Amino acid sequence: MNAKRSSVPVALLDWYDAHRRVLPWRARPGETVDPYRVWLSEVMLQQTTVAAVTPRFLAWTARWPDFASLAAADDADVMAAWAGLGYYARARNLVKAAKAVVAEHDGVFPRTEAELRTLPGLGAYTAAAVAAIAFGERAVVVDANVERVVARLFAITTPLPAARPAIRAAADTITPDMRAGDFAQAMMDLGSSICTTRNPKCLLCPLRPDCDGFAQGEPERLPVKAKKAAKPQRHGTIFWLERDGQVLLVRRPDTGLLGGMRALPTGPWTDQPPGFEAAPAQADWQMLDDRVTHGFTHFDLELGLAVARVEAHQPGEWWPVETLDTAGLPTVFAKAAQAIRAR
DNA sequence: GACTCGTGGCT
DNA sequence: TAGCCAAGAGT
Repeated sequence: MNAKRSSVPVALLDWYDAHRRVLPWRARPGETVDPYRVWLSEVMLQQTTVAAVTPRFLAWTARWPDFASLAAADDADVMAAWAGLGYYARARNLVKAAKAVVAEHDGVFPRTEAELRTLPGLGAYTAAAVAAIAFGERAVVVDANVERVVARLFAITTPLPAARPAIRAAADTITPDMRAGDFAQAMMDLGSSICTTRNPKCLLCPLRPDCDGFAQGEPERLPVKAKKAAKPQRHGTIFWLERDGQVLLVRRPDTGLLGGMRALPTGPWTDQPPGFEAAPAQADWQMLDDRVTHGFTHFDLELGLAVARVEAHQPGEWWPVETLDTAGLPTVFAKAAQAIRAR
């Protein structure tokens, strides 16, 4: 235990200095860290890959480069800019947090983990990561990478999520007082490139001399995870109402699935087959033979596509079909729109 | 602790 | 292919 405390940070930081990734939100050695960019990147990276985040981060920071501009942004613009990234509460909370920084912190991002933790969208991980990376505070940063590295390093065999307290305690023992931000990023770089979920590259790992999981064999079996429940199948109908080259869009409620997002009208998503009961208007609806499928985190969805044209005006937001790709639709609706337009 | 909440990439 | 997984947070 104490052997790891002294050897792991040194070995890991040496490895990081030689192999650290260059990322748009990451300050190079000697550069000044921008807390706004660190925070934004950490939120975007929640459950989201570096490849998916990179172009979004660049576009976002070009449009809203700081807390003040984001706090003053139009909500619909923000949600449209987030479309396709998923977990849309993140976008809603980004605006809430930016407004809170401007209104309650004089525009200055708080620098302690405890203060950061009070802002919307900053949970245990993100508050610790921002405190460490942006402000150099010593904080125990535990994400899925760190969980995996630590579970192997200490050969923790308790299944997740029950193992979380033990993993955090172990991570605490190897977190250094200095360079805590680099240490956190090094752990994540190691987890993404060396200590991977499958086929870890132990022969290249700077922590192999300290790794109990390697010493005991089969480190790839760690961490142990509880099995997940099967996803149910749900069904529904998407309504494509067209008038003079424009299609009717709605705005979904702020809470719940795809909350606050612009969308095509849809009925409830249940175990019932597609039907016209929830149509947004009286019209000569035709059900297409095509079906659109989409997987969410906790259920799979198969949608019928109901289409109709109207002449009379209907209340709602009408969007030109030709520019529908700029409407900021979540992926499931973008899929449906493409299927309909392909016909 | 158990759910909800997206998406795309990988094997 | 079908499942697994990723820089998690909120309730």
